[in-house]
Amino acid sequence: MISTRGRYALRVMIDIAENGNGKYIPLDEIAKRQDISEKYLESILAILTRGNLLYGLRGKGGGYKLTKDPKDYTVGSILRLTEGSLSPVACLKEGVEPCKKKSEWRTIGLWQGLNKAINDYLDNITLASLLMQEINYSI
Amino acid sequence: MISTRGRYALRVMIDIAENGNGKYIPLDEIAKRQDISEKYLESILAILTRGNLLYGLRGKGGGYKLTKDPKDYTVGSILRLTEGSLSPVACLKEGVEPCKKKSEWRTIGLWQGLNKAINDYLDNITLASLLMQEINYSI
DNA sequence: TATTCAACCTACCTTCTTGATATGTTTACA
DNA sequence: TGTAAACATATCAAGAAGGTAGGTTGAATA
Repeated sequence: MISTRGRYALRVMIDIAENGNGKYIPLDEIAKRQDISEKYLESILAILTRGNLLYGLRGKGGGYKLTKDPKDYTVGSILRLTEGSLSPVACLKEGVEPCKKKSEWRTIGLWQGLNKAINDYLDNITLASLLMQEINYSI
Repeated sequence: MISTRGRYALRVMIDIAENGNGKYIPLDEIAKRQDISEKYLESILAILTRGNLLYGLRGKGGGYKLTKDPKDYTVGSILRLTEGSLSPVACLKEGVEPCKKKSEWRTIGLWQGLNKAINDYLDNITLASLLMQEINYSI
């Protein structure tokens, strides 16, 4: 359901939030810390940049940095961008023909409910809250 | 996340619960009602039978029927059997190397929580409760 | 006992997605 | 003007999803 693309994206956002301090961080630094291939990571950062979750700056001294405060990113928004959708079934995705076979009507409510459960859960966790977990560990 | 295999399996279980009345229903009847190719449906029914969610009887007059009362099947149990697992990330599946890179520790709790949210939701809905929805429609 | 119906089993095939890799082009800074 | 970096495009291998085909076994009925 959640592929490495989305999982990596989330880790990258955490990494930049943690190590950035408002400065641009080059890709190779992130790749090294997160142990992700540079080239694959590049395609993920491209999605995040095009989706305006990150700024990308070219040239010497360039790199990536956050566009907003960690508390203003929800995990849901990061994953929806990188995964395309978090819908558990295809016919609940936006822009897709909704499921309307009469043999399916008994299950539609179920999928809608699951969809809501997933999105509600992920939209109630912010990047900032993931960062604060370190408190639990350092005690 | 949930493929057609799981979705079809659920619809088939509903179909048999609705039309079975304790009798064996042949595959082709279900395929026709649910508008699913007979051969593909066969592979799904094989999973349900091997997993003891259905009885299969060969020969003339044979077919499939439930092994227990609709209220004793949870949607979660049907989907876990047919989908293999409902884990949102690979490293939470049973029998799989758990994710333990240090770069991942900040996200593990998140995935565990999501996993729990999904399974809790699906384990609180039974086959019987899906059947009872018709009340809402016939009013 | 022969025929028929229907589950069961094995193998195969096509298409799509995932996870990568490789090569090159553009931009910003020093 | 050189260099470091993002950005763009193309390609590729492996696996899963979704579906197809043909044959085998077992149970009922005529």
